[in-house]
Amino acid sequence: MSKNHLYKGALGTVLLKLLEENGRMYGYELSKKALELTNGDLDITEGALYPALHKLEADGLLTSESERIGNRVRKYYSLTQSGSGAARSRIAELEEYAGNLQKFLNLKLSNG
Amino acid sequence: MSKNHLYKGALGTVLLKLLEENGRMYGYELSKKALELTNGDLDITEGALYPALHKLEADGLLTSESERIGNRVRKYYSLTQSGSGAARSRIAELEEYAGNLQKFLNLKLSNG
DNA sequence: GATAATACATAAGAAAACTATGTATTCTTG
DNA sequence: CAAGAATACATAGTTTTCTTATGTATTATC
Repeated sequence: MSKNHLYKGALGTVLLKLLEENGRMYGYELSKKALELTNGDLDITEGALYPALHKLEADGLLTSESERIGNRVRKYYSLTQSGSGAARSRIAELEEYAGNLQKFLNLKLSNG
Repeated sequence: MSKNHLYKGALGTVLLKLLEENGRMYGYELSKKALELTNGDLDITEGALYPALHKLEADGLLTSESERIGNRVRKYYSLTQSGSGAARSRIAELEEYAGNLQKFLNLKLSNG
């Protein structure tokens, strides 16, 4: 069972991170990679994946190229220059958030 | 400027954590404490706070008592027994998520 | 006396997810 | 070889969860 609910709001940043690391990926590949790297916690549904990719592209952070593999079409995405910058800042922000959240959740009354 | 967007989906768990640590708090107090403990990152708006508290109460995780302080009414919330259990499991789940997220965001191609 | 802070609440709207559905190709397995 | 699973895209309708805006009222500050 997925823990998608925890990743609420982080999906765009997760996609940017994957593209930053892997350079060029298509939607289905991104969803499988996310599943693998989160040990099955993040099972991105198609209804979340494709609109999210379209939004990142509309925002100028991604470009896409459709490629014909046999009779099947794949749409490869990669970061634009602006997307690389956004990736760095969004990843850093989310990392900081994760650290702050851990500290907060570990607080004991004695500390505070 | 707040970083509320990062806390998307985590608000209920944050409130449970605060009540677990402090025992008995009212809405306004919860929002100020969250602001303080997150160094200003989490500025819970009233439109998020009160519906969230009402939902936790409706779900049986909180009970409330209205108390008259001078001429002003405060609504104090505390965890029910079921709420204590939910707090523990939700906090643990979110902690684990934060750790996994950090690992994921720190991945380098060489690792994966 | 005006403004900010305290204290609750709800309504309308937006964002981001989910479920469901649609189309089509390719692989696997009985 | 037929059926089902996996691959690969996409969108529509719905739900959740937040924001912004509004409302009421008391108390503190300047």
